[in-house]
Amino acid sequence: MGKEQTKSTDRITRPSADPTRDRILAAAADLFSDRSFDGATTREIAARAGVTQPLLNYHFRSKKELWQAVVDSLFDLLNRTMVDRVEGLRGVDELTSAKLRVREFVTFSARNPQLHRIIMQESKADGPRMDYIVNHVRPIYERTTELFERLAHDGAVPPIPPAHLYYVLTGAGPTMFVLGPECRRLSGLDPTSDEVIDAHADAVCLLLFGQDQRSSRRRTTVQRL
Amino acid sequence: MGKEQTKSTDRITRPSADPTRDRILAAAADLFSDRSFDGATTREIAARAGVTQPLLNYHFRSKKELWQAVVDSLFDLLNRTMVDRVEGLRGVDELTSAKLRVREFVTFSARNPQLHRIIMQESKADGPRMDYIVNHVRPIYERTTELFERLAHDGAVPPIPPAHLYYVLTGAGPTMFVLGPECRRLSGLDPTSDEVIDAHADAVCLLLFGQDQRSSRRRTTVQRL
DNA sequence: GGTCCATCTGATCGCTCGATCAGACTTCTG
DNA sequence: CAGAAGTCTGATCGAGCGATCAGATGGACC
Repeated sequence: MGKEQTKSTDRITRPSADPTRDRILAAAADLFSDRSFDGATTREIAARAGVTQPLLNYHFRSKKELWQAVVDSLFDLLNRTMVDRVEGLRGVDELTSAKLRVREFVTFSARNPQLHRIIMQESKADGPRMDYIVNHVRPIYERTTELFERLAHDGAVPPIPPAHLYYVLTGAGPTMFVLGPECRRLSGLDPTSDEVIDAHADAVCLLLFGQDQRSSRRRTTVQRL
Repeated sequence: MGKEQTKSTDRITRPSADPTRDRILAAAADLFSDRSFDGATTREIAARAGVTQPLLNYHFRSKKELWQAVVDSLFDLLNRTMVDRVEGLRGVDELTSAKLRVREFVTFSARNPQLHRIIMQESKADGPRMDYIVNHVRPIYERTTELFERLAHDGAVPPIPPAHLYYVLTGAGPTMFVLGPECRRLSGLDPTSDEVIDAHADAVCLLLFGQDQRSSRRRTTVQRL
């Protein structure tokens, strides 16, 4: 009981130091992303975390709040990852910075497909969980579309309205990894391997920015149309 | 009782002439796609179809078989739509044909986002429902990657491995419409309007094939890099 | 009119779900 | 050692789930 106050104040964004709570969060992230909110049962989450089911209601008030904590932690990880990447790019021109950020975004969604799986799941229909996700996505959307606006104005990316470019990117980048099991079955490729992830980042960057973005993949037949 | 045999034999692919059954299928497609398999209840499907819940078990043996019938009908619609489009293109060169097929694919996934929502839902994790979907997707995947192979060889599309190009396309095309409610909230655009659908098809074709593909959207700053 | 069969409904079954609660266990403090 | 606080578990609750079944309904055929 006395824990909720202290925890809920300092655990809004920062990762917890509580190992059990973190194990529950990790198990819940996996199961919510694989099976969706209704498909993931608290008993299965608890089993994967190696605890009993009532413990979830001790650390989190309800299944809904557990889900929110999972979403918070995943968006927190995404934002910290992108901020870390950008901070190493002081003084670099915006186009080079944008290329590296797109690359980082593709890599992140390959290594952490849970976030996009949950977004895909909950943003299909209006509802309280979509509201919760939209609040997290909106600042990312604003930053991204403003960047695309400038890049398109400079001719660095094709003349596509920013909103459409945003959904092209959030579709083209993560889908191969969101549908990882299907991809493995259809193509035989391993969507968790570094080679496949790099190749997909190459593909997305090539389509968005043109030419080859990686020194290791020089080809001769690059001209379009 | 006597119905199952006659129906299950001639209703594998073709649409039924049974209006009640079709209303159930349509309601189930909407709810399965919005709320996922576990989140959609048979009672809610029945209510939307305007019938009582036990009637679902009369027309379909179980919730699982209802889901399979929904998937069958949606893939059937996709395949018939694409075949109809291709049949009007006899004698056209492969690049032009490919552009029109990409455009048709984007339009279809905008008008029928249910199919991609269900695929996104079930292909995230291994399971019997993913098997069922993969069986439907495999021939589409084979045809598409073979086409991309030829186009890339001719330099008509960027030199990207076909498997990656496939997931770029299946991501970039439908995502804006799969996440329709989120898109409406974030961008203010209406992802069901013809203008937005056309603009998105333009965007995808421009990225894949370069230049502008629509006569109505001539721009001056098209050069890349 | 009587019979048959496909279609549809109300009532209800067994099951699993998320949540609750009393109590056990551990750790820290005095 | 005593006791308080934090952590965790077994037992169990009511609710909602998919499925079942007996029976109502209505049109087709004799």
